[in-house]
Amino acid sequence: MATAAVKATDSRQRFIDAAIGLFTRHSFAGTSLQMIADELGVTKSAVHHHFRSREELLTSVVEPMITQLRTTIETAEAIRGQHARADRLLTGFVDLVVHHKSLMSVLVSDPGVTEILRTHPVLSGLIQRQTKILADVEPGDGGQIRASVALRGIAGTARSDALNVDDDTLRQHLLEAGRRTLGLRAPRRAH
Amino acid sequence: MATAAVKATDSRQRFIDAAIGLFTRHSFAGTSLQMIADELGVTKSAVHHHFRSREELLTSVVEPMITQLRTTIETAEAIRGQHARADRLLTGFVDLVVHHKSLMSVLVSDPGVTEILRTHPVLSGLIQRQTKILADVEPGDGGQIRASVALRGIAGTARSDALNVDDDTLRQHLLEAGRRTLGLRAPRRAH
Amino acid sequence: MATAAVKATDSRQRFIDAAIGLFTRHSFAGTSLQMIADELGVTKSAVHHHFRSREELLTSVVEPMITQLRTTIETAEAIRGQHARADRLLTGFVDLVVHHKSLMSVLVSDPGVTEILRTHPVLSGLIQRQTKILADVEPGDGGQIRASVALRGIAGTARSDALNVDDDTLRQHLLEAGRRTLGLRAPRRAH
Amino acid sequence: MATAAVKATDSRQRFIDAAIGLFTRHSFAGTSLQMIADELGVTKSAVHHHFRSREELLTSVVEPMITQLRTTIETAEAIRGQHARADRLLTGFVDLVVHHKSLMSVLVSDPGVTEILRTHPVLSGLIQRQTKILADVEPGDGGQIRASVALRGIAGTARSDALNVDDDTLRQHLLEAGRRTLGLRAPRRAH
DNA sequence: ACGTACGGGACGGCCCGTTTGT
DNA sequence: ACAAACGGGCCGTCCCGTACGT
Repeated sequence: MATAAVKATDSRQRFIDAAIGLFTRHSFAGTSLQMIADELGVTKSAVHHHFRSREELLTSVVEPMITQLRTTIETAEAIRGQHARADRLLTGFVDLVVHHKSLMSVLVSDPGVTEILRTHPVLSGLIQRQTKILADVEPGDGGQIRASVALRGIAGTARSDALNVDDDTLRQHLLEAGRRTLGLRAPRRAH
Repeated sequence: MATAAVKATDSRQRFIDAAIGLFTRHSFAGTSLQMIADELGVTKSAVHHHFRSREELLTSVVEPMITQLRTTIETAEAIRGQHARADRLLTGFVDLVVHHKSLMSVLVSDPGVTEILRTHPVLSGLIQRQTKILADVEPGDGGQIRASVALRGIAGTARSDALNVDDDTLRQHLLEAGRRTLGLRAPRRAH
Repeated sequence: MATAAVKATDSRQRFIDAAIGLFTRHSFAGTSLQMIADELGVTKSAVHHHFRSREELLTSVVEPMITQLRTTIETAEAIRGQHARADRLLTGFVDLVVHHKSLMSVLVSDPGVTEILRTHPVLSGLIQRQTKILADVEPGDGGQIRASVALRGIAGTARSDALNVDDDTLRQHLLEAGRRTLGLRAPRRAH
Repeated sequence: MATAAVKATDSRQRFIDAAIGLFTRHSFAGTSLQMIADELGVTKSAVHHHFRSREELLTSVVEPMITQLRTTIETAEAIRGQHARADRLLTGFVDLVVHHKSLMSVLVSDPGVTEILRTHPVLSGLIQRQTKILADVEPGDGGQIRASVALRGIAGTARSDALNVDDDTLRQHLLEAGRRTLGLRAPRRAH
């Protein structure tokens, strides 16, 4: 029972993991179902068995990231102060980006992905709420633009090809960069 | 005379312009040679006559941007003070990005493009020099990461799809965002 | 069971057979994948499903010939006397050529084919060993050249377009021609 | 006057020479008009100016070889003795082959070439006469087949890629191989 | 939970040849 | 004696999806 159920999702996860690996190396557009099948030593049919279409595969890959993003947003939105709220979001976003390091940068930068995800019923709303939280720090176009620069800059830098830093260092520096861009002061942490 | 010389390159330029328009609307990967041909009412052969490969078309499109980038870098490198130098580069980069607004954002975000351009003999060197100028403002990984966040954030934000601001406003805000990210103070201009 | 196993390779074999027929009529270079598809009433995609590239199709076609050639060479190499060894190889080669009559001549004569097969890891070695056996009959360049003349002459003549002789007659005459070229006397067969 | 005429053919000859060079390296089928134009630093139009079609270019290339072959055949046909006649032809053919070494082997082996040349009004007749002279040495199919083996073997071996022998040595060995194949004894030369 | 076989279609590349200039 | 510009067509490759088996 449980074993069977676990096995079923296990098998599905193998495809997702392989897809992630290939996405980071060849981008989404440059990864065919055939490549994923080859990576696992199976045929394309096996892929189609788990994901009805290429699009469904993509959404399955980003699902956990979306979940994490929603949690971050909801947590932030519960905070009253604008600065504290923005800082909380920024921290969560940096965590998210660093956690899914290589994958994130390749997804945000792929027009084919954004095209598909733009129509994603949940994600598009999340991104709006996310941007709003950061943009609210400053009024007008300036706030909007700086929010965009911060988010895109952080996400794009994640793939630290050239850089040789551990995740914690990367996280700290990205957070600092984002705070500066948005004009946030580091909050005094618990006492 | 002059007419003949202009005419010679004129035809080629028509293809480049059409390509730019399509790239901004459908990204590089999403633009086929057939689409370019259709746009101009000719066949693929005509495209192939001017650009022997898809790659050559791309490099022809980015050529003017590279030239402008080089000028900016060289101008900046001639300045002694680190901050003034970085600020000069940042200003030039923002100008470049805003000038080629829609095209720029679509290029930096396309993995297929970066793949091709990474091997570009000139561009790769320029990017290194550019990053170095910004990274020198602060030592260590922090400088490196903030330089990356600033450059990627600015380039990625250029396509102000959602935003409704004129170029000058956009330029000012992007510059301000970059300066903050890098910790630069606006230089007191000549007065 | 057996039916299933046979069926599996059966479909693939249909393409190979069709390819052989077309190769002999239009040469390898003159045979497009579309022609093969048309011959079987399917699309190019079906061809691509069985052979991922044109090159793989070619190697699949020549595979059985390579196997036969290897057997011949190994059989010959087991013989001690130089003349007997060369004669054994020659006999086997003539058998091979006559057996795959029309195909053989069209393959050895196609520069595109030789280009591909020259890099074939197995075949290139076999050809060396084969030539060596014949060249050893006489020392120096003379042996080398006569070995080449014999092999190329026999292979090239196989396609007896103009000639109207049965296979046995052809075999005998080719063997005799080869023996003369190499200076071999017909061995006294088991009385 | 004369200068102009010479210049005109000179220019034409440049294209032929370039074509020969490329044919030997990439075969006839693998050589496009574009490649020839590139080799000379001109455009395809220049090629078309001298040769109305690809076919005319090919015939222009082989013209001198045909002339030489005709001379050889006519010289041989004037001799009475069958053996002496065949030997004279063989000698002339070997000379021809060695002289146009690399080109010859690539032409006889290219199906696209033979397809075009088979319809050549002069050449097809020459080849028939040539084969007949050699085949007459022995009656029946045997003579026919041995003639073919000799001619094809010699032509195919010409491109002595692997071999490192000077032209004279190659000529001698090819002649010896041909004589053996046909069962000819070296004629006593002018005592 | 897969494999086999295939369709329909697009893509980039390259071909040869022609028209129209200079 | 060339160059510019282009048409029409084919090629090999690859794509995603599906129908059908087992």
